[in-house]
Amino acid sequence: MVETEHNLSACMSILKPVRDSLDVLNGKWKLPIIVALTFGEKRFTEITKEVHGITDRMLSKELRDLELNGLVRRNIEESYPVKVTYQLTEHSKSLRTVIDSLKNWGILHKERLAEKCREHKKVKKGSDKVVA
Amino acid sequence: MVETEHNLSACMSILKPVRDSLDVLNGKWKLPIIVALTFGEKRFTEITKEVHGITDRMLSKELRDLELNGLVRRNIEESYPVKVTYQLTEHSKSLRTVIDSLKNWGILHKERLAEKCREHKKVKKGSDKVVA
DNA sequence: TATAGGACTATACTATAGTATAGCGCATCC
DNA sequence: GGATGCGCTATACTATAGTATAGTCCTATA
Repeated sequence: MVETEHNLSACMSILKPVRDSLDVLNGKWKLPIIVALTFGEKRFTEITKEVHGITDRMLSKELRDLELNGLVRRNIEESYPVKVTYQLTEHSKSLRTVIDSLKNWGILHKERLAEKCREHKKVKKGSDKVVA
Repeated sequence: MVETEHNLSACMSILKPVRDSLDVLNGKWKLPIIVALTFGEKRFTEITKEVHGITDRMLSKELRDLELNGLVRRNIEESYPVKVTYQLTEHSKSLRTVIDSLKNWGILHKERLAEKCREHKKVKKGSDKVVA
């Protein structure tokens, strides 16, 4: 009982920041946008071209989310017509290790699933619902 | 141009496994369930009690997802009545580093946001939409 | 015999994420 | 002066995630 209580608060102190991180990276578009900006600042339409399939509406929304989270900076050049560019902030660079660990685990996990699949086939060959 | 092409394929090789990882961890309940199981195997109703607010339907679905991904094992004790327990697999332990990096970045990010908030207040004090 | 617990499933709903399509104000280019 | 590009916004829709509530089958216990 005491043990359980202790575990509960310990868990929460892990779960909350993990959720915070996931909220920032989640959804279909945030990471692709971040990646698109890793090689220098880009304009709105340039991003739509690089991030394949995104709609203007989504890009607009996601850029604002990323800006609120301090990962992207929006620069307005007050020329005629105005020129708007987006670039990653210093803070966004701290995501590096997170993205790396997610990437590495993703690769490991795929391997593990493939292994499991092979084992399964050994036992009962044929007719399988394969987890792609 | 050649540069861009090169970048594109390099990006994809990062994005895909990252997405794979996020898909496994995503949603409101998967991590809480994993955490609940980190201190030993548990029965269905025990988990519903520990993971506060989850419905039976969600737990059932999420456990199946986690099982498909090889992170959770379902044990059936063929007694009368049957006793079903769930436990984490060896493979799930490889998530440790991922969760750690997400946790650490989550903490860092919160701090960064708080900082930004303070800076902002210095410039124009009062009346703020605070990013909690 | 009724009640309760364990491990679910079924049905129906809401909320959020994402898509499709169109348009607007401004500026340049032909 | 009509077409085109830029940086968006508006409206309306679909799809997926999550919630609420009830019910089922089995067994144990009062």
